[in-house]
Amino acid sequence: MTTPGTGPGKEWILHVDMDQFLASVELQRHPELVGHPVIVGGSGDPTEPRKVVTCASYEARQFGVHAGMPLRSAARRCPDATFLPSDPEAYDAASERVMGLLRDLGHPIEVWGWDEAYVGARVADPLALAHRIQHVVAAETGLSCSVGISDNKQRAKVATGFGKPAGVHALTDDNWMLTMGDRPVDALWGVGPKTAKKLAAMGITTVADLAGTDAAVLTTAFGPTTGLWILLLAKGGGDTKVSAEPWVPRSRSHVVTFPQDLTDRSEMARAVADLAQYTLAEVTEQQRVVTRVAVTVRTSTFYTRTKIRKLSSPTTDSDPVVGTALDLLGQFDLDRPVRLLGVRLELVMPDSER
DNA sequence: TCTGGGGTCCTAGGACCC
DNA sequence: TCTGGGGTCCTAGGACCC
Repeated sequence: MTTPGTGPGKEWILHVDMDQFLASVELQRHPELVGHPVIVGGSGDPTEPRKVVTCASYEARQFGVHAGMPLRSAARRCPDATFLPSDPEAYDAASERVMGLLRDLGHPIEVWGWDEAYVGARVADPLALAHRIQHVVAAETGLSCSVGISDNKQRAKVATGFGKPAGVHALTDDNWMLTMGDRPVDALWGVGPKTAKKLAAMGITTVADLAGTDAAVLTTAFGPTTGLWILLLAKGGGDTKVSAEPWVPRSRSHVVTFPQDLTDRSEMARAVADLAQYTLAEVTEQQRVVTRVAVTVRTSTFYTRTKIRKLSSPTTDSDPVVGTALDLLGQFDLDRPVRLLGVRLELVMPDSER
């Protein structure tokens, strides 16, 4: 990647991840709760059904509470926790501040959601940069973050996990296999439970197993792209580019889980039309154009299906968008109570992004 | 413990054309 | 009449992530 002695250092990738981000933002507004379990999610009512934890503070995690857990389960596990409603605007604002500070460091940064970013930096001492990042973020916002150091995104992201909370950790070729070799394959970022299970059936359970597997075996089982990709991940490889270009979204979507299942078709139609209308308004506000419309239905049995259709021509008009959404809804059987409905609008990509 | 919401990317298979 | 292979477009579905 670099030739020793030709520059001030090699090209490093730092992964910055805010610690218990939403909970930390809330703790700033509620300093009296510092040190106590805090759970953010829904409207802040722990008895509310069909709502889940968005973020649990470290104290709450001690009780086994984690993101994605139903609020009622969280309340059972941790009855003394303080439940707070989710406040996206506050988190947006905090995120903007943090990302702004990272940008001011003078290195390209790639924002990865609310609470994460990659920093690409050609420096001699990445550890010093990591500490500077933590210091600046803490001094200016009062929020703490962890930093992973490596030379690609996936490995930097895994490194961050070893740094949490509020620490710094580096993973390089020197310590990758030593650290990761004996760990299960799903410790890799991008290998989930399904792939882990499929690999286990092939006798591959650890990162070292996977790294030592013949490429042909993996491409046969997972396809040419995915097969080679997970092999690369196991060997400690990954994306090496940090792009500071603003992200251009591919799609925009909304789903609603109803407090009570819908059985009335006209209510379903109204919900889909509203979702389509609302999503389209967001899209057109961003001067984007719709090319495909998708509708998702989840029944009371949690059976979930999506139907998608390309529009006869790209548009910003609500008639074809809403009409197509309703048409797609009509293609479902809808003979069971409906728990969730969703609309996704896929967008025309600018030439420069294709 | 009945299981949120917002995204991206990859693969498979059918239709259609040459 | 049947057979073949390649390429492209489209939808369905799976998998993963925060």
